[in-house]
Amino acid sequence: MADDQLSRIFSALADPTRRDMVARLAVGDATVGELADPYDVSVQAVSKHVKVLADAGLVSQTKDAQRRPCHLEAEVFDLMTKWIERYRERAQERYERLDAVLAEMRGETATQTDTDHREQGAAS
Amino acid sequence: MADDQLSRIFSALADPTRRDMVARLAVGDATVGELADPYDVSVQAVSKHVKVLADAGLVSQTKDAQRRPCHLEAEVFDLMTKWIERYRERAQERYERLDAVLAEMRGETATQTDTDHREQGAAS
DNA sequence: CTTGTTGTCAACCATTTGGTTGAACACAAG
DNA sequence: CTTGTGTTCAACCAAATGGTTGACAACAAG
Repeated sequence: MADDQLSRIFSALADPTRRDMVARLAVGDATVGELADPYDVSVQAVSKHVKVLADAGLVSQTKDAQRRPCHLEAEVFDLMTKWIERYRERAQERYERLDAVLAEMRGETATQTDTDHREQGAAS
Repeated sequence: MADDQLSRIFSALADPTRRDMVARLAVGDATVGELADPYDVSVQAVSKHVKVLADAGLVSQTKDAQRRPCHLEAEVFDLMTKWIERYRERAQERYERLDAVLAEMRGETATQTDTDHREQGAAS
């Protein structure tokens, strides 16, 4: 379903347990067992969660004997942040310009306002 | 599965089509039909996508005759950004401090380094 | 009132997801 | 070599997801 990395990242963080694990890893690296500790789910389930986070590039695993310490890859967060900022800002500036546009139009072509406005926004 | 808003937001944006629709809405409001236009899926499917975005609080719908113009709610993005920044920063500062910690330890108690470090991080 | 447009609801289907248990693999310790 | 620990793999299951089609509600226009 989610083939691109951005989708994998958002999808990975859509799960509260995985967000929780990210929060834990932000404080310090932890093995799969350590990550599983606070939850009442099986270690296998946690291992799966880690795999999802790793596939998204949010977490990397190293080898330490049998253990697989998990490390949070902070840089990947920037991918998300960039995407979010991009559209948040655009929506915001559009919203701010809406006042001016509406002042000019004064409620004419109510339905069309949206599409008209889209072209206005695209001109920025 | 995703009962809290943060989960709903991430889950909503995990779908490329929905992210696409957000990008479209960032440029300007659009009706469900207008949103459906560029895709080869049914209008019903798009209607469902809009519902998901609306449930996440990312989009609001108003009434205009039969039409349901969709508006992007930019403020909700801040919820995500805050969550992301929180852990990205924490991971980053931890990473930077790692150098100092490792310099002190010089590779002793290799396995324990992670857990030790977690307590270090928690002290901040 | 009838027709066409716009959108949602309902039922259904295939696939994915998050969980389980049991087996197996890798490695440290005895 | 045998045992115990940490992790992953495989098979399975219930629930959610994204899509479909068909029906219907709401409204504009004829």
